Amino acid sequence: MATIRDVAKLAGVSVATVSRVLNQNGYVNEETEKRVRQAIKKLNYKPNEVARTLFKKTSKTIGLIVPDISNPFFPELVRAVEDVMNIYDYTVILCNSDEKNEKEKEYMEVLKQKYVDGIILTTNQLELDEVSEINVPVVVLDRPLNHSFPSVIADNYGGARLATRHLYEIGCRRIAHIQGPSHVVNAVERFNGYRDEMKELGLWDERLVILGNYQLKQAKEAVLQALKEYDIDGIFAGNDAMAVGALKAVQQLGLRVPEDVAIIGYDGIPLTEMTTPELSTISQPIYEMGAIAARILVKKIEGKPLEQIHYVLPVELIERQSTRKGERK
Amino acid sequence: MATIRDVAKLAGVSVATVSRVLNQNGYVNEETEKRVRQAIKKLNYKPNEVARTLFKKTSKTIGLIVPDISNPFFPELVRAVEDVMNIYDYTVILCNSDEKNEKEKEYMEVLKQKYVDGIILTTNQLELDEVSEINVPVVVLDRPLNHSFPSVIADNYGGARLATRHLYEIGCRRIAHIQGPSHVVNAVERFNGYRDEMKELGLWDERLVILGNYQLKQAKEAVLQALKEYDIDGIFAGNDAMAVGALKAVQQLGLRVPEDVAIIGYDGIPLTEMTTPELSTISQPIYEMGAIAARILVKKIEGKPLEQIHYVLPVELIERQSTRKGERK
DNA sequence: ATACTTCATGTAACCGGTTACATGAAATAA
DNA sequence: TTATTTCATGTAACCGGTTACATGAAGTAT
Repeated sequence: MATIRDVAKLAGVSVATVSRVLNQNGYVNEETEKRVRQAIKKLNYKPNEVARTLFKKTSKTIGLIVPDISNPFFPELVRAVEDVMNIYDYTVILCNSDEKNEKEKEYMEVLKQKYVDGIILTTNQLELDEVSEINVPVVVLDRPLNHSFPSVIADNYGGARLATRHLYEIGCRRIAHIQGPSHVVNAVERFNGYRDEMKELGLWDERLVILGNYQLKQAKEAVLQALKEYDIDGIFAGNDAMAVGALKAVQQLGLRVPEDVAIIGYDGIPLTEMTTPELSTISQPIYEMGAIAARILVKKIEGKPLEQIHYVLPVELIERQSTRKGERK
Repeated sequence: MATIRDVAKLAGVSVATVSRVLNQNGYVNEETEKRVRQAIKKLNYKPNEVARTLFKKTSKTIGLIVPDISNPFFPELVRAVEDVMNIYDYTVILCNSDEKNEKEKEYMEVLKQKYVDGIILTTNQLELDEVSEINVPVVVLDRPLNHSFPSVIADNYGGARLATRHLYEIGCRRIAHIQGPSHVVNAVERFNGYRDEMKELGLWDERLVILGNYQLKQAKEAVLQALKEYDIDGIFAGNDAMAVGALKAVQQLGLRVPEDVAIIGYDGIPLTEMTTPELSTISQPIYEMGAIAARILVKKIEGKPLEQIHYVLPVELIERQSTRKGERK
C-alpha cells in the first residue's frame, strides 16, 4: 500500500503539497498538481482513512442500533438509513441490541471509541443520564425516547385511533386489540389510541384487550383463547406479525375473515400483502422514517441547524380484504 | 476525552507502562498497575480505537456486502454474521450493493481504506481479477463466486432435485418451475437441479419453465399466464417470494392449493409460515450459513488454518399444507 | 523604490495509540 | 564475587495522514 510519502517522493514534492492536491485546498501550481496526480495514479494510491480519522476526529461512519434486524420491520428502515448515509459518503455500522440495555451500552461505547460521527438509535431503554453523557450526535428513531434528542416517529396514537375507527365503520362493534409488549413505548401509544377511540365510540370493554408480545405465535394462541371466551367481531393487532397470528387463529376456528371477524394490522410491512386474505393495516412510512432520521443526523454532524427536532410522520390506512366492507355481513 | 498521556501523567508513569497495563503484556509492577488502573477509572479513560488501528493495521471491523437487506432472505443472514462477529469483538459495516458491480467495487474500496479486517461478500458479479487484487480476507456467502475464496453456500442443486421429487411423490406430473434471474448463480443451479430431476423422471418439458426475477409480483403474473396456457399440477418456485406469487395466482384463478396445484418454495424464510395454506419449502440453514461464514472469516483474519474451504450445507424439505399429500386428489 | 499581497512549497508538529530499544535495579547462577 | 537473567520502566520513533507556520518568489499598490 502506497502512502502519501511515496507519492510525494515520486512527484518530487513534499507531503503537504500532495495533501493539498488531495483536499483541494491551499495553493498548488497547475504543473505540480499534474505531477502529483500522475504519481497518485501510477502508485494506485488511496489515502488511508484511518490516519485521516485520527487527525480530523471524524470517521465518515455512523452507528445504527436496532433491536433486531430479523424483525421484518427493520430491514427497510436500515436500508433507508444506509441509502441516505451512502449519498453523503458515510458508512453504517449495524448493531443488534435485542432491546437489551447492556448490549446497547456496550455498542455505544464501542462506537464512540471508533470515532463514529453519529448514532441512530431505536430503543426505549436507554435512560436519560446514560445517553446524555454521550458526546456524539444522536437521533432517536421509531420510538420516542425523550426530549433532548432529535427524533423521528410515526403517529402511533393517531394510527391506532384510525384503525379502531375503521373497524367500527365497517360494522364491527366488539373490537379487540392485541397489545404489544408494555415496555415498548409505541405499543403503549397504540393501545392508548385504541382505548380512547373505543371510549369515544362507547364500546370500551377492557376484556377485549389481548396481551401480545409482537410475535406471531404468541398472538395466535392468545387470540384462539380470546375468541373462545368472548364475542369478538373485529381485531386490531398492535403490529402486522400479530395480525397474521390473529388471522391464523380465526381461520383455525373455522371463522371467516372479514365476514365473521375483521382484522387490521399495524406497520405496513410487505408481509401483509402475502397473506390470504390480504391484510388491512396502518402503514407507517418506514423508508421515509429511516431516510429522515439519516438526513437529520447528517445535519447534526455537519453542525447545521435543524428546522425541526421532533418529527411525527403521518400514517395511512391501507384497506385490503381483511376488512373489506362489502364482504362483511 | 482523556488520552493515554493524561492517564500516564496522573499515575506518574510513562505512556508505555499504561499501554502495558492496557494490553497485559510486558512487565508491570503490581503497585504500578494499581495506580494506573485507578487513573484510568478516575479519568474514565477509553483507548482510542482509531489510533490503535492506525498502528496495528487491524480495526476489529469487517464489511458485509449484501444485495439488499430488505430482501427477506438476508436479515437472518446478516443477523448471524453480526452475532458471531460480536462474540469476537468485531463490528460490522453493512453495505447494500443491489447486485451492482459498481456499488460493490466502491464499497470494497471504501472498506479497504477503512482498514476493515475482512469482508463477507454475497455476489455473483465481481470478476476474478477485481477480487484478487483485494488484499483483505474475503469469504463468499450464499453464492458460489469462484475457486480462490472460502465460500459458504447451501446445496442448491440438491435442494432443487429434492423439491421436484417431492412434488412428483405427492402425485404431480406436470411440474412447472419458476426460475430466478439467470445472472444469479444459485438460481441457475436450482434450475439445473429441477431440469435433471425432471429428465430422470421422464417429465421434462421446457415449456414448464417460467421466467421469474425472484419477486412476488412478477412471478404471480408469469404464473397466471402459464396456468392459462399449460396444464400444470405442481409448481416449484425458485424462492419463497415467488412461491407466494404462484399461490396468489393459483388462488386468483379459483384453483385449490394443493388439491389442483401443489406449490413448493425455496429458502425457508419465515414468510412461508404466514400464508394460507402454509407453504412447503426447501429450507436453507440461513442463520448457520451466516454464522459459519463469520467464523471462517475470523479464522482467516487471525491467520489460522481452515479445515475446509468450501462449505456446502445441506438443505431440508419442509412439508406444509401447500404440498400435503392427503389433501391432493 | 518600498511595502504589501498573492502564490507556491516545504518543515515539522500533531492526532493517540504501540513497541523497539535502552537503562538500571534486583535476583539468581557460576 | 562476577556474570547473567529477570523485572520494571522510560524514551522516542512510528503508523499515515493534516495543517500551522516559515520561507521566498512574483505581482501590484503606493
